[in-house]
Amino acid sequence: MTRSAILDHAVKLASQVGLSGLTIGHLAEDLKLSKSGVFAHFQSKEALQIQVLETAAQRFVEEVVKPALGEPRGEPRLRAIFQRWLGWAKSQQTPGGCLFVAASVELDDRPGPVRDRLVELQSEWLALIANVVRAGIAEKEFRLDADPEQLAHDLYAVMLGYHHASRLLQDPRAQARANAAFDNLIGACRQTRRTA
Amino acid sequence: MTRSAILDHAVKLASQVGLSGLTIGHLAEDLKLSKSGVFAHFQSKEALQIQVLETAAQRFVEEVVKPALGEPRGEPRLRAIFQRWLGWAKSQQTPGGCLFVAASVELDDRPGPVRDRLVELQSEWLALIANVVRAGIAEKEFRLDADPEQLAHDLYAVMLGYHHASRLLQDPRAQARANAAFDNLIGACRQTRRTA
DNA sequence: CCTACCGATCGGTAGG
DNA sequence: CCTACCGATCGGTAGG
Repeated sequence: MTRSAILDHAVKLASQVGLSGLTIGHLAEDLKLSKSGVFAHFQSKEALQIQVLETAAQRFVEEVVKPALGEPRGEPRLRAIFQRWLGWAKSQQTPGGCLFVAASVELDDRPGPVRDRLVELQSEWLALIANVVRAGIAEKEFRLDADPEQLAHDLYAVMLGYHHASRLLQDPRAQARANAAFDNLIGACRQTRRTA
Repeated sequence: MTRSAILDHAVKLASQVGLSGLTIGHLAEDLKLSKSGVFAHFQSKEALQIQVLETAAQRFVEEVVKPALGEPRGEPRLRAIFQRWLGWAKSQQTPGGCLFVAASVELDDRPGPVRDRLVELQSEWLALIANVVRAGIAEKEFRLDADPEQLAHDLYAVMLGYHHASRLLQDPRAQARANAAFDNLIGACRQTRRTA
């Protein structure tokens, strides 16, 4: 049993039960290994939790970031980011929803290296979105006075709202609501081509 | 030791460690009771979890809903709801942030009576916000074509974004960002008084 | 409200 | 990778 196969399953499990609900015993049983066999791959539960975050982050880059960055700068690229982000949140790879959403709420008041790494990853992601917005401003697709950090923050909020509506409330209109919120935000900072 | 004193502390504890992280033993130690002394007040951990939700919901009504409903219909009332909601999320009464946010992520894939009750409470809250929007439309403060459910959903998303920015990222601009997002949403559905 | 206890499970270790 | 084990803690029960 390879370490990466263990981490693969651990990411799935953690999306359902959280990073602290994730136990070495449960992992071992699912993979038909002994507890100590699983434990030997990591030196502590904390190290396992961090490796789970790293594994999910790598997968997020492959499934969301890289393909979206292949789209043309400006609105198409921002739209691709958003759509793939929603897709990630309902991916069968993380059956419990977005692992980062679960971990954010779980760790927001638990200081330590796991939380620190999560904050780094989330900050990098927000900065990347802001850069995509900045590129759109430079391309004159977005207004010069658009606020890239505010828009990145707002898009994060829309994604959290989608997560709440689709997963907890099981609202069939969740995706339509998220799309409407996205269009509203984009519309407000789209460059209006003046006819004068 | 009264049952309500136990629940009072349980709400605080649950906001920090979640409804499943909440343990009878931890509760007993903090309150200097025996485990079975605490347990005797409830018949199961599940019943305790539901009572924690009920206690928090009652407090939410007292601190957020009732005062806001004292404001004039339309924008002032919606603004009061939003401001008090943010205040609730950083209240010292729930040191781990909004209990409902924590419970939503924790329970979104754990079927059962606790989750069912949470969904009811959250749905009622969204419906109440939508009704406040509807009253604002009737007062002609908001546009006739404003969508009350969409706006309620969007305000929920802004609150989740605030929670994430302030608690996980510890962004000092979190409140300013939430206010900007609120103003943006309200501005889009404010009745434009035509001069014609 | 208490003491005393149950079987299960936790993270982790010893030794191989 | 394994068996066998550690002390701690879990939800819950018996009996008072």
